[in-house]
Amino acid sequence: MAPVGRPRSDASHAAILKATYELLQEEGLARLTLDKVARRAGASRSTLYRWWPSRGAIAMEATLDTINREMSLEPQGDNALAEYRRLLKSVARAMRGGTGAIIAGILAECQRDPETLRLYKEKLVGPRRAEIMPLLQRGLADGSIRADVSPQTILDMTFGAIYHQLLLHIPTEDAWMDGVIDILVNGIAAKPSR
Amino acid sequence: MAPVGRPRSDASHAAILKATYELLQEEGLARLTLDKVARRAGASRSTLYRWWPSRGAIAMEATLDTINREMSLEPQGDNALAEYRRLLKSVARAMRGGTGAIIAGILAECQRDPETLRLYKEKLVGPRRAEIMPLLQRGLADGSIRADVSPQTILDMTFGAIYHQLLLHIPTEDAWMDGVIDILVNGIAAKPSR
DNA sequence: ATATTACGGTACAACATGCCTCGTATTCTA
DNA sequence: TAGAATACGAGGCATGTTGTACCGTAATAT
Repeated sequence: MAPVGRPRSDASHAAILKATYELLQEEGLARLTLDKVARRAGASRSTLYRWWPSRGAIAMEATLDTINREMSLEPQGDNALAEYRRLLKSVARAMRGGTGAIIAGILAECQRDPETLRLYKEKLVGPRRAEIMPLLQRGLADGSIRADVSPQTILDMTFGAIYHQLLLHIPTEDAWMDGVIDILVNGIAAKPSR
Repeated sequence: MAPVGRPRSDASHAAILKATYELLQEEGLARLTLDKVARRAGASRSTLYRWWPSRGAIAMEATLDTINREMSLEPQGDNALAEYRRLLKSVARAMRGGTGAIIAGILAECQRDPETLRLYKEKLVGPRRAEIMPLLQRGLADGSIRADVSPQTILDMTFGAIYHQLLLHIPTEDAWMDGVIDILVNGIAAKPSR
């Protein structure tokens, strides 16, 4: 059941994603136009419209690999909270670079195009949450994390904090991240003396 | 030292802001064009360009009053944490309505226009933080909040969480907000038995 | 009266989008 | 080997938005 007709050009596909990623780094998603992508990739605008539904979709595909690579999670066997702390710092570090600007641009695009939002949740948020969740589950199971908190809410708070800084163009310094983690772990309430 | 020449028309100014706010509610900032604003306000585009540097600036001015009204903070004399909880819930509630969509749009606009970002920080984030800060300071002073946490970071985490939901178009339910506050106050670490 | 400034209206170039058509290239099937 | 099917690059075109400029007119101070 081989497909009939001229097959999709892998060369074109790759050239378009490469051109997109370069332009994202140089100018950001806000100033990315399909025309510039097509010209740099040596492709035609028709081809872009043929395969991608929106500017956001191209940007997403062009960035996914890099994002997943930069925010990798390599378990090192110590307790869950220590590992989560390492993860958050690695994310914060990645967000200080060009990737942060790209993500901010994607989040902005999500506000004007529902399809981009859907893709963002499906291709980026979902998989990354699924990847991190076992870590928090481990913490819940071994008693290092309170059993009555929702791991989803933990993610909402920590990533929410990081992304909010990102949108306000405030660098997520390591010291700031430490403060966030301290509050996350210990809370802000003054403890009664033990 | 009275100004010479025809004075700026207050009627036009007001009509433009009114038209902007209406259009924001109807279509969102993404689909707001200066032309539509001008036509509905019975003004001319020249007048808009004369007084505002950008679309974001008009949207900001048109929304500021509403935003400040909806997220009002009325002290009720109980302890600082309880009051902060009430404030966050009132914010979460406001964000579920049309105001949330407008803010999301402004945050998106901030990613494509640095001037809008500057205005957002100066006119919205700054004043609101300054308004809330005394509340947290009171908590620090009376010992209900740990003395070694930064009130800024508390705001970063809580508002970051809310705004992140906002950008992902996930309604900030009261129950979710309760979970966030619980983590904020008590932390996620399992406490040693007292 | 005159200078000064704001107003609404209009025109303009520049650019981006989305859709369409064309001639050509590459592959499978008969 | 011919033909059908599909993808390709190139480019045209209507539409809409932006930013700037210019006009004649309106309102105010000196």
